[in-house]
Amino acid sequence: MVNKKKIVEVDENTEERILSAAKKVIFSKGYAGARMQDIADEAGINKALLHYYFRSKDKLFEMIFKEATGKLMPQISSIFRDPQLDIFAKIRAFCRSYIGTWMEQPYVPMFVLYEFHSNPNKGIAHLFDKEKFKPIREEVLSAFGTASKKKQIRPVDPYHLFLNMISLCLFPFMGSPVFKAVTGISDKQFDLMMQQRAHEVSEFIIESIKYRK
Amino acid sequence: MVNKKKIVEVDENTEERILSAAKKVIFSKGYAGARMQDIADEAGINKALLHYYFRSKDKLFEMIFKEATGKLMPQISSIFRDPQLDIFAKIRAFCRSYIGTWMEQPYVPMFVLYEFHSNPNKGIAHLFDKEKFKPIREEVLSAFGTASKKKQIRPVDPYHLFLNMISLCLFPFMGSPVFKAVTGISDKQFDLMMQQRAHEVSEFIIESIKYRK
DNA sequence: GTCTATAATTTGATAGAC
DNA sequence: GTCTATCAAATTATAGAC
Repeated sequence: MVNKKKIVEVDENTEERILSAAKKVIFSKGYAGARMQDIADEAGINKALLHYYFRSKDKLFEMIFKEATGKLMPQISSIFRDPQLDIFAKIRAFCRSYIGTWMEQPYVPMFVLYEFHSNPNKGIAHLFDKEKFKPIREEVLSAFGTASKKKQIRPVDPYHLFLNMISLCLFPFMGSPVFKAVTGISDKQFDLMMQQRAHEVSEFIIESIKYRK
Repeated sequence: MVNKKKIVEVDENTEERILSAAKKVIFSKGYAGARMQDIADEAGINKALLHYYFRSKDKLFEMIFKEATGKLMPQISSIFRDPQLDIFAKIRAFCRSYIGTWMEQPYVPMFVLYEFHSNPNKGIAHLFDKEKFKPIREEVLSAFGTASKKKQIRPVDPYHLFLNMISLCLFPFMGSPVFKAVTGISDKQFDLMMQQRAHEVSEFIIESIKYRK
């Protein structure tokens, strides 16, 4: 007997179709560049229905932006809190998890950072509240401090180290079009690079900071 | 006697005023988000005069974008070609020069990478031609290869290493608003970090790759 | 819920006086 | 060269039929 359910699942409901379409368009073109018409076309509906589901472009954007930012600092906290893992295992786990996330959604980092960069106001500032990230920040910094005291890593500025980790994992997804054009590597080659990159980056970091007598 | 010249110099000619204003607005808001009215206001003129000097928004954008991309891979080639410098001196010179450039124009990296990210078409693709960057690319990669052969640095994938260098120098200027919000550091503290960063990054890289028996 | 038609607003661009 | 006034097109948003 034919499984009807599967067909229905593929043809998701309208709200989900709109959200998918909106993400595709807005992630790619940004808020200012995205057109409601493009989103409607992508979803296979018309503009009126778009406004029926989401009152305005602003509301639609806020919803998408909020969800996207939620992914920016995900499992970091739990990884750095885990007492089972030494500092090197933490770094490896972070890079694997972080880069893996962006391989699945390579447009998200540029979208979030760009929108926040060009609209520090606009009612999205609260999503990056200092207090909200206090736990993560403190877990990471204290892990570095502890490892340094234990002479597992050399003395190093923890803020720069944190920034280095984020830079190495995040930037390739923001600079990929330019990097591809400049180096001349293909999309396929770039994907391969990203697959290696979690390992490459964590070893690069560890080689730099591990304690040597 | 009063020096009239100085006053005139401060009050630059209209074309330059427009270009300055356009950069300020477009770097910050991006092409799609920038408004001709905003640029006119910023320059202290009106829209009509804007179109008198630059035929269209597109022309204005192309001019600004072209100039900005010219700064993306600047002195890299000469640094990596210089036979006076060993690989470590090259890396230090690169970081110092590269980060110094962005400290003066912190909006440029995000602008260039974002526009190229969201408009791989639009007649700006040719500015990132593979052939154009061939010399730079080959200088850098061959410098790494040579240093590796001479056992000055450990064996390492040169493409990842190149990407690491760019990531560490460029990302902080793209992620600065989020980084400031998440860490809670002030603008002044962030500027201080960036002043240390050329040294911090080059030592971070060198510690990671220098050959050890 | 979904559509067509249309309103309302924004915005890039031009005409023409000075 | 610079301005005011205005146009034409694009774009968000709504009204109302089905």
